[in-house]
Amino acid sequence: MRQFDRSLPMALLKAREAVMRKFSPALKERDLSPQQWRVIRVLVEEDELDASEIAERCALLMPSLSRILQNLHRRGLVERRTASDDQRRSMVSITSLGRQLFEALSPINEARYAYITEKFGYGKLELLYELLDELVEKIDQDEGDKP
Amino acid sequence: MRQFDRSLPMALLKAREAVMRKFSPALKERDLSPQQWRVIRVLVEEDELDASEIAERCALLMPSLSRILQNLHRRGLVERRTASDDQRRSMVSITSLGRQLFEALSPINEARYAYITEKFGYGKLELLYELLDELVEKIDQDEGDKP
DNA sequence: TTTAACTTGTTAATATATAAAGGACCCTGC
DNA sequence: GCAGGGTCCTTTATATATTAACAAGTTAAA
Repeated sequence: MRQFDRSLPMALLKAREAVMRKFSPALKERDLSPQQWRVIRVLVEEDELDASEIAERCALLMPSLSRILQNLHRRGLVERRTASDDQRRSMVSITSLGRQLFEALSPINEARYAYITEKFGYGKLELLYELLDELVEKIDQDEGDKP
Repeated sequence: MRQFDRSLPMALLKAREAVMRKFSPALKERDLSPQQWRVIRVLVEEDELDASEIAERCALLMPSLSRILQNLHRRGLVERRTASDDQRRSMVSITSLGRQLFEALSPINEARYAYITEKFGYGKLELLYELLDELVEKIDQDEGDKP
């Protein structure tokens, strides 16, 4: 039988933990959770996003995101406004303070990636990205009632 | 600059979610969390393990594991005894009820893996495992004070 | 237009993640 | 033999994950 250490979720989880291990302390120094950091990162790349799109891009569920946005807003890191065309929709954007925080952390993050790229190899890293993308694509392809 | 969708933690997280998506409902039907399932799986493979070793193998921190074991013990799925040679150590083993639950879920889990293997390809799956293992190994290799 | 169905976001409740602190036990050096 | 340091586990406190329920806004059909 397949052994536990050949569990795909476990292998992915442990790899993720290894990658995060060195960067998390830098986040913690700024009182940022990994989830909050994900939200800040997407907002730096986009002028404005509604909550649902942030949730999808950051792989967060709406209840979690709801509180994360409240937290970031309280700290002046993001701005919110109600969309003019749909009053249910909440448009979120990053503030200059938020961008400033991102730019303070970005070099550390980039250095971490440079280190990983060097140790692991650029080619393998690209291959890993490709495999992960393809895995998700194939699994989600016809998710009718397959196993 | 590197874009957000090229974030390795995100790619690993989304792949993990895709793999779990179809199996989680079967767990939920039995009132099992993914974490509880991980604990049960390692205990099925080993006669007896202490808490620390379970934590490491399941990628759980001790506080989380502590409550998970309380829960599983309350439900009669695991047994606990104090180690004779070290009274701090708590030895955990699975009960017949726990094994029964594992065996009820195992076929569903195996079918899920068979489906993924078929869709993604056996060779690619093996390659992915190898890359993930090597990534962790390389990152953890000389984690002195590198990025 | 007026109800019915749907969408968006929030709140509630329980379990897990994480860091910090505490209690009980073990072990070594003196 | 005992004092200090270390280990194993638990508890505490706050943030997130997940499901369910809910409020408010929108859309579309009757």
